[in-house]
Amino acid sequence: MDTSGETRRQDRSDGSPASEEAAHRPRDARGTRTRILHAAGAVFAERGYEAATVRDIAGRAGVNQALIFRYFGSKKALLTEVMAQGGKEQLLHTPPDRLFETALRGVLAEDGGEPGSDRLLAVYLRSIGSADAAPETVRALGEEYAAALAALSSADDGTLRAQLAMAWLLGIGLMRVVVGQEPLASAEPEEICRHVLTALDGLLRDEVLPRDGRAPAGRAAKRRPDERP
Amino acid sequence: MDTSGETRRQDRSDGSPASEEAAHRPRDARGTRTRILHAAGAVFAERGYEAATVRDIAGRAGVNQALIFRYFGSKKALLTEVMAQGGKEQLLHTPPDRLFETALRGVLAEDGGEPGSDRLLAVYLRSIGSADAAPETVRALGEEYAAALAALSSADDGTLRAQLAMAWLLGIGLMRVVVGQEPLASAEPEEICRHVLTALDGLLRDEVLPRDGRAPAGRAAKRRPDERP
DNA sequence: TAGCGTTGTAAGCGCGTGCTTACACCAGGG
DNA sequence: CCCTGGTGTAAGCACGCGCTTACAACGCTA
Repeated sequence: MDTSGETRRQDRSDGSPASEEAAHRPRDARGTRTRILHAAGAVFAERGYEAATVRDIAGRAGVNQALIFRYFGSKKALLTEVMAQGGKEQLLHTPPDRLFETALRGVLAEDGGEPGSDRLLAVYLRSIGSADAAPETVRALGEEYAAALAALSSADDGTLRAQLAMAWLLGIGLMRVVVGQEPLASAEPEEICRHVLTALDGLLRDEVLPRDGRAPAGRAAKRRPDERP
Repeated sequence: MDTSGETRRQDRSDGSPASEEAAHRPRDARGTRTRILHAAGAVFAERGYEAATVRDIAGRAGVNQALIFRYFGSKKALLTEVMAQGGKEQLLHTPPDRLFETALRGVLAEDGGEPGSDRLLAVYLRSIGSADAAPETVRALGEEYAAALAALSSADDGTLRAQLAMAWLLGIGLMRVVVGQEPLASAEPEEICRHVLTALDGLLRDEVLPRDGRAPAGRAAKRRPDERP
């Protein structure tokens, strides 16, 4: 059913027409664009890139499908645009030592609340098999995350360790969002978080192979900011 | 390029025709079936289910595409058949306490050697976004692995822990095989194996929340069977 | 040899896809 | 009024897809 088909036509005679980011004007290019983007995110997340059709997306957005090509050029470009939005914000606004936990909680929170959520991870995971824009985006984004994470470790293979941690994130998301394996899919984020952070505590530091003479257990005193009592 | 187009027509007058799994006889239903299965595995692994076409598969197998439907009925049934082959053998022939490490090494060995390898994991990962036969198969297989792994732990959430471990396997495979993120994709299996097994050592046992009175720090002494010196 | 079931093949059907085109609507300016 | 440019729309094009059909080639038995 159409979820946004009736709040479109509204008279602007009461307010100032100068508000450029305002709610839907009768012929609002920017609003249409964002509606298409949002609908595309939902459809890509549900069906994956190949199975999603531009007619589906246009129908969900309540626009003519030709507009999709006017605004984005092609279906593939639409996917790229969808994946590009909101990717790096977390990276910029989170201190590195809390980055992994924040990303993990984001992954864990993604599946439950469908309304409002962008479900970007689902788009990645469901489109990663084809489209070859998804793997590239995931690789690029993952490399930035891994680089930030690798700075936490003084090990020479810090990047590898960080990527292993990122791989776990993706795998958990895969199992929960796409595969839906129980009890993982319905498990409490807190419980998963605790298990994963505990297991990775050594990996993201230097506990393994302290070959360069650093104190092997020295980082244990420098505890990560953990909210559990 | 056709890799198997010339060794098909061979006279069987020299050998015994009773060998049922033998090389290609002129009109060999079983051989054709296996050729289709093998080609389908390769194409599904490379392109994913949706992007793979039966014409591709038929071409790679060197058969007419109508034969695919005669032998398997539909493209989806072909995928199911491809995924079904060889899934549980490892589960049956590996003792549980070595199961995870064996599966991990299988995942790590899958990407490099393309010729000969079945690349079953790549089929799973690339087809998991759509086709909805892949998620079901992965879920079913994963549940059996997790159940076997859960028996190793006396914790009441052993299944959850096992599934978290399986999720890491899938995630690592995703990053290596599909995304191809460096340095993870080219890292030595031994190195990854060491990191992962070390990190998961506590998860698959009872270190977390030793509420039932087991020794909390006992895992340092109770070492896992590790091949590293 | 003819008959018959199995295996392989050429051709194409129907359909849904991404994408395009031609055109209607709506504003602002002369 | 017409013109211009931005926005929305209906219709359809060309193509590749999964799948089907009619038929030829072959191996076997009699």
